[in-house]
Amino acid sequence: MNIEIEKENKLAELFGALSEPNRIRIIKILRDSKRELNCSEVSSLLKIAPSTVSYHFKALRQAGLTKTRQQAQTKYLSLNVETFAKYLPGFLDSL
Amino acid sequence: MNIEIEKENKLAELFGALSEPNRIRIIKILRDSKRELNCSEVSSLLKIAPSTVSYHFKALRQAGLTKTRQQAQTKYLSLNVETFAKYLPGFLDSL
DNA sequence: ATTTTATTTCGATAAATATAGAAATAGAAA
DNA sequence: TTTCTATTTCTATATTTATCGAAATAAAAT
Repeated sequence: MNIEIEKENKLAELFGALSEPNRIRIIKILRDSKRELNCSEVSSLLKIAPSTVSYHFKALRQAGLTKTRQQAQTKYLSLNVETFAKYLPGFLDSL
Repeated sequence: MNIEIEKENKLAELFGALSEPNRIRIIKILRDSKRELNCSEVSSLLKIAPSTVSYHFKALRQAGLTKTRQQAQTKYLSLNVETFAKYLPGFLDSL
């Protein structure tokens, strides 16, 4: 299929994943803290239900904006910097 | 109110406006063509109804991503480069 | 003055989204 | 092995979104 259309669709998908303030905040905290975050920690920080955080985590992960490392029951989220570099170069610095 | 939160909300709003492939295409065409576009032209190019294009135009304009110049019945759309520069520096070049 | 052209608004609808609580899953700790 | 902790999935719901066609608006051209 057309590579242009692919990219437009991918960008729209990425922007969709970033079109919610709490998700912007998650990205920002990850960028600033230089460490991983887990679901319950974000739930406390942003004061939203764990199931909602899980939903946001999934959206970010499916878009390819984050990666997950599992340790026991806990899943640690970190930025997928490759995706930002490829599709949104400079964005993390401007955030 | 908190200036951080303001910016996060604004970014989420911008991303919301960009979270649809046809709107990405409109931005891209504007960037590439270096000229203004009107509703019926985009309707032909993207093969979507004029009323739908009008809806997209409104969304982009309300987010501050585009500007409109009216000449007679026709409204010409152009990029609001200030908004891109302020919130998404470098994005237009990477598009 | 009537018709054509460009856009917007309205009404309707189908799909997607954000949210929470409850239930399910899975591992850790006691 | 029972309990505690972390996350996900499910169910439900309210809101938003993208879309179209029809109607309304407004200016241009005839």
